Parts: sequence; structure tokens; C-alpha cells
Amino acid sequence: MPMRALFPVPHPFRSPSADTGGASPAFLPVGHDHAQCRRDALDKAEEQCRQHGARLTDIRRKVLDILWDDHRPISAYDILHRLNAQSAIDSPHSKPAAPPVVYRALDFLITHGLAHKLTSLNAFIGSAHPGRQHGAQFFICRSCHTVAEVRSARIGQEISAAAAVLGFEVQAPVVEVEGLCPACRPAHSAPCAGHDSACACGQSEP
Amino acid sequence: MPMRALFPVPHPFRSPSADTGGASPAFLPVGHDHAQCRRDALDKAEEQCRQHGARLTDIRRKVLDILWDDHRPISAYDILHRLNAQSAIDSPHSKPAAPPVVYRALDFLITHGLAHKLTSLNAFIGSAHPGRQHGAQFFICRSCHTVAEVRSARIGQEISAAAAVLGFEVQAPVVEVEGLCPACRPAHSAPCAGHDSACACGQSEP
DNA sequence: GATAATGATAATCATTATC
DNA sequence: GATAATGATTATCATTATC
Repeated sequence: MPMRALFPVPHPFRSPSADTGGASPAFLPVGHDHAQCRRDALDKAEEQCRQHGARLTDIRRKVLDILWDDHRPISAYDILHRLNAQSAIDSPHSKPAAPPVVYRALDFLITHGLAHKLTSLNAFIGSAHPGRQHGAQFFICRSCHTVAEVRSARIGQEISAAAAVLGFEVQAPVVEVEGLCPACRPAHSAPCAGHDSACACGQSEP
Repeated sequence: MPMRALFPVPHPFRSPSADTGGASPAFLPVGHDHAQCRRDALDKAEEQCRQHGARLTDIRRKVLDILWDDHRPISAYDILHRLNAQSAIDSPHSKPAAPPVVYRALDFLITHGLAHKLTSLNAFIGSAHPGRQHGAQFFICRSCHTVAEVRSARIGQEISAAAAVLGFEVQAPVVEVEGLCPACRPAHSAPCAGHDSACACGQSEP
């Protein structure tokens, strides 16, 4: 169970996201205007915060900006490194920030629906649906590390249904699916056969 | 995003698990014969390993046994502590084991389908379905920390369906749902209303 | 002898507590 | 905001058991 490095690979695709009923395309090609993505995200964040009387401070904005460097998740430490690298340039004599700076900013962003934590990676990503904290599912490419944020009503419904049978009250569903995005996927690999139908899986068992 | 302590609370319920099509009860009352649970788990593990030519060594067996102390997840460090506490009794002059000992044992157990990692908790739990690694979903009680391991074919299917639309090849789906188990759930709380249908959620947004 | 398992040390990463 | 403690995980290397 070695945890792969987070960003060693060049990425042919990027991932905005899709707001979908049954699910719709969420992996977009590299060619898209990412500067626009970033600007949109920042603008919406300003808007969000204004509406809720929350303060998008300098640090919080910088962290959000770093999250939007691309559509791939980034670890708290990598955020810290980038933050410090930049501030070393901007103000050469300033002290480097410490981890709590980043975690506090991330807490704020997550609380306000501007970012998500991907628990299976210990990494963070900008929210494709600012303001909506719940009900998203993440599809994570093991090869290029691109993430698609999706909202499948049906997945949510089936989780609710299973919970209902258990008598369980759902508070925070985590759905993070690792696999291969269309670009990294070998031409046409066979779908899962051997396992039972509960297994949404492309792997063979040992 | 404070990470709550893992086991501070007494647990009125325990959770074997259910192998379900549409999902079936998986939270069992405290009264069940847990010694039997544990024996079954260990026996099946021996069986599994014999079949696959894998070696269930002393350390691995001990870790598995600790995982089966109850039906609640346990952190790698807590496993380490228990391991060392016991060995301090058994052989007073032995050196305490170091973290890699535990992680290696856990890797083995997970690889052979005898344990699961709950990524949202950084904790581990014995597998209710030895040998089957994929396709399980976990319902985690935030109050008593009991976990129900469930296999809902429908959840798996909907994840597959969403993946298909994306052109995504599923390799390792992670579904971990935090909430309240039947025992800890206040008499009858209202279901989620305000959010869209993708949100299997009992919470209000800020 | 080859392969796999263990022991020991330490580095790094992740997160939280405290002042 | 800064300092520091704790927890989680991985890397490395030497040693030992098992096939």
C-alpha cells in the first residue's frame, strides 16, 4: 500500500466538473482556458463570502488561488511550500509561514464550500460548486491525478437507501473513486467480471 | 475540521456486517457472542492464507486479533500500543515494536482481504468478508464509532454508471458514510430537505 | 541460495494544541 | 502568528527465518 507521490506525472487532461443528474462529462481537455477557470473561482468565492459576511482574507485568497493552479489535488504541505516560495519572492525578508496557517485557511475554505478535502489522498482541491458542501463524488485518476467532481443524484439516493435499511442517519458521505481517466485509460480495458455486482471495479483479485 | 478522538465513547451497539443486495441490517446489538466473531475471523483468516499460500505469521495474527477486539476501527498507533502493552506482559525484557511493524502487518492483512483501511478516519478494521477486497461500503457512527460494513450492489452499480459516463475506469471505490447509527440516533430526526437530490445528507448548510 | 519477514533507526508528512 | 507536540506513513538497511 505505498502512497504514490502526488504530482509526478504530466497531465493530458484537466477536470472542471459536472453538475449531473445521471452524471455527465467532467474530464475536460488540457486546451481549456484555465485562467478563466481560476478567475471564475476567485470571483465566485468573493461573491460567496460577501453574501455570508465571511472575510476572504489575503492568506485565504492566496491558498484558494493555489488550489486553482490546476484541477489536481494538492497536499497541505505543498500548499505551504508554494505559499512560502511566493512570499520569499514578494517580500524577501518575511518569515516563512507555518503549517497552521494553511490548515486554518483550508478549514475556512472548506467550511464555506470553496474547497474539498480528498480524504483518501490527504489532499485538497478547489470546489467546482462553491457553496455546496455535500453530495459530491470524486473520480480520481491514478495516473495523471486529475480529479472530476461530480454530482450523481443516483449515487446519493442509493447511499440514502442503504442507510435507511440500516436505520442510519447520513451526515457526511464520502465517495472517492480511484481509477483511470479517459485519457490515461488503455484503449479499451475489459470491465469487471469476476466479482459480485456490488463491486464497481476494474481489477482482478489476487 | 477537528479530528475527534477515536474511541472515547461507550458503544451500545456492535456491527458485524451484512452481505446485501439492496442492503440489510448490519448493526447488531451488544449482546452478540463476540468471542465467536473473533474466533470465526481468525479461523477464516487461517483458511484464506492456507489457500493462497500466504503466511499468517505471529505478528500478523496478533494484529488481526487486535482488530477484532471489537467492531470499531482502530488507528495504527493504537494497535502498536496494544501490541506493546501485551508484549511487555508476555516478555518483560523485549523491546517495544516500532510503527513499521504495524504498517507491514496491516498491508498484508489488507492485501489479503482480511482488513480494511477507513481512509476518512486513518483507522483500520477487520474485514467482515475475508477475501473480498472491493465493493464494500462503510457506515460509520460518529457517536459510538461502530462501523457497519455493507455491500450494496446498487451503490456499486451507480458508481459504475457515473464512471461509464465519464469514460472512467474504476479501480478502487471508496465509500465511507459518517452519521449516526440506529442506537445513537435521536428518536426520529428529520431527513435532509434543503439540498438537491444528490445530497444524502442530514445536515443543514451554514 | 533465494525469497520473504522482521528489527531498528530515522526522515518526512499531516494535523492539532498551546501560548 | 509562532512554537512545538503528536500522530501517520514511508524509506532504508541490517538481520534472520523459511522455502
